[in-house]
Amino acid sequence: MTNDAGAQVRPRDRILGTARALFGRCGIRATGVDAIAETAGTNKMTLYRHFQSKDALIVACLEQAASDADQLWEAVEASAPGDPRAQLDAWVEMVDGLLKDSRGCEFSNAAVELPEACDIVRDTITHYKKTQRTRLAQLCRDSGIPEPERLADTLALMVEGARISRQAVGADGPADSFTSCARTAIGYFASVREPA
Amino acid sequence: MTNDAGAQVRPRDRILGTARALFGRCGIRATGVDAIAETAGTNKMTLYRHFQSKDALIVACLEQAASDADQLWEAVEASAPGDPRAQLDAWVEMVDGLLKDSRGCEFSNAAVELPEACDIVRDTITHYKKTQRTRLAQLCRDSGIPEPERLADTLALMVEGARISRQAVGADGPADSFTSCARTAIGYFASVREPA
DNA sequence: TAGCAATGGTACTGACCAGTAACACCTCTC
DNA sequence: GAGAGGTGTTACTGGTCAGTACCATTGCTA
Repeated sequence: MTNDAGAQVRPRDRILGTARALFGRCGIRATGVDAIAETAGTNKMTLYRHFQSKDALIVACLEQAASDADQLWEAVEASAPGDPRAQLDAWVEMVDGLLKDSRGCEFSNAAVELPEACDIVRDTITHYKKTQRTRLAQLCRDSGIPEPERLADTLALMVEGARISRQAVGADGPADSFTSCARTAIGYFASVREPA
Repeated sequence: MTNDAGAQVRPRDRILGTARALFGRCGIRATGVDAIAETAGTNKMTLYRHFQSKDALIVACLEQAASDADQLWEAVEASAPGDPRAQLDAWVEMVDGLLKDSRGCEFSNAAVELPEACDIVRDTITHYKKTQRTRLAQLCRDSGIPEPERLADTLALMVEGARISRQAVGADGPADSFTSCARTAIGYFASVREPA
């Protein structure tokens, strides 16, 4: 299998895309740099000309994944400008979409696969996760939820759980109920005490 | 570091305990059989006399982890015999305890680390996860929850999420809120419609 | 005490992997 | 057309890993 080999895509981008695909499908540790280079239609030397090391490649993959997540957030906000409560619903839909085609969160997977990774990798993971949590809490707050942090944490736990569960037992497991459970949680937190 | 080396513990049990500890701390793929044998105070040959392969060792670790989980469930039931609702609260406490000292669920970690593992490993993981889900749903049902499966899925997602989140961002992340969020969910599902 | 089963120790094989060196090629620009 | 930067190719190093062969040792039992 090749990834855009021969197309007008720069080797660096092919390598990055291929690495993310293989890291996701086979796991980070199980994927060798040779396999990445070959699948990307290039060779190991070119890979090392663009990325100082495999760790650097991993960080670059995570940074691109973070950028993708930013775009998803922008799409959520654009779906209902000025209506944070509708954006919260759109966020649930967005996450539900993530559950369908992905093997799981690239950051969580990296955290599990590389418990003793270098500082740069760990920092990239924690920074991303904290950003997501903050952003979700802000959306809950803007939606007028009385306890925005608690709803945000509830939803964050459910997303993480759904993405992991899907890897462990597939789509038939609890991940299947994510949308329903998340909507219930939002409805409850929104109704328990209306804001003053 | 050695694991009960020299004590009156059979090599097989030392190997198993050490393997679980190292798999948890360093990751499965990052842990070599040499390291396991040495840390267990024995050698690789003895390891291979007890376990046909590293995969077989992994399966044995997961089976022991499943056995540990059974004991935790028995403790939950014994904490409030005949009072399933109190058992549900005890279950939350039990999970909260799990969050404190573990690196995460050994089954979920294995699923993430070994996406292309052999059938035996995959089957062990899915069987365990389905058993846990069924058992939790039964406890919710016995507690008189009107929608036991949905509460069970909500709680299952939150447990999975909390254990993963703890690995990714530590105890300061959403995992910190698990107990509070889980109790809220239980309270809501129990109150929304009392059973007939 | 003889024997047997379990264990310890050493050394090895074959495979894989991250990373590097040296050189050839191609394409674009000046 | 000449140089330069990016790319392709091959071959290599040093290290790690799973798994095995072979033999020595211990400890229990008959």
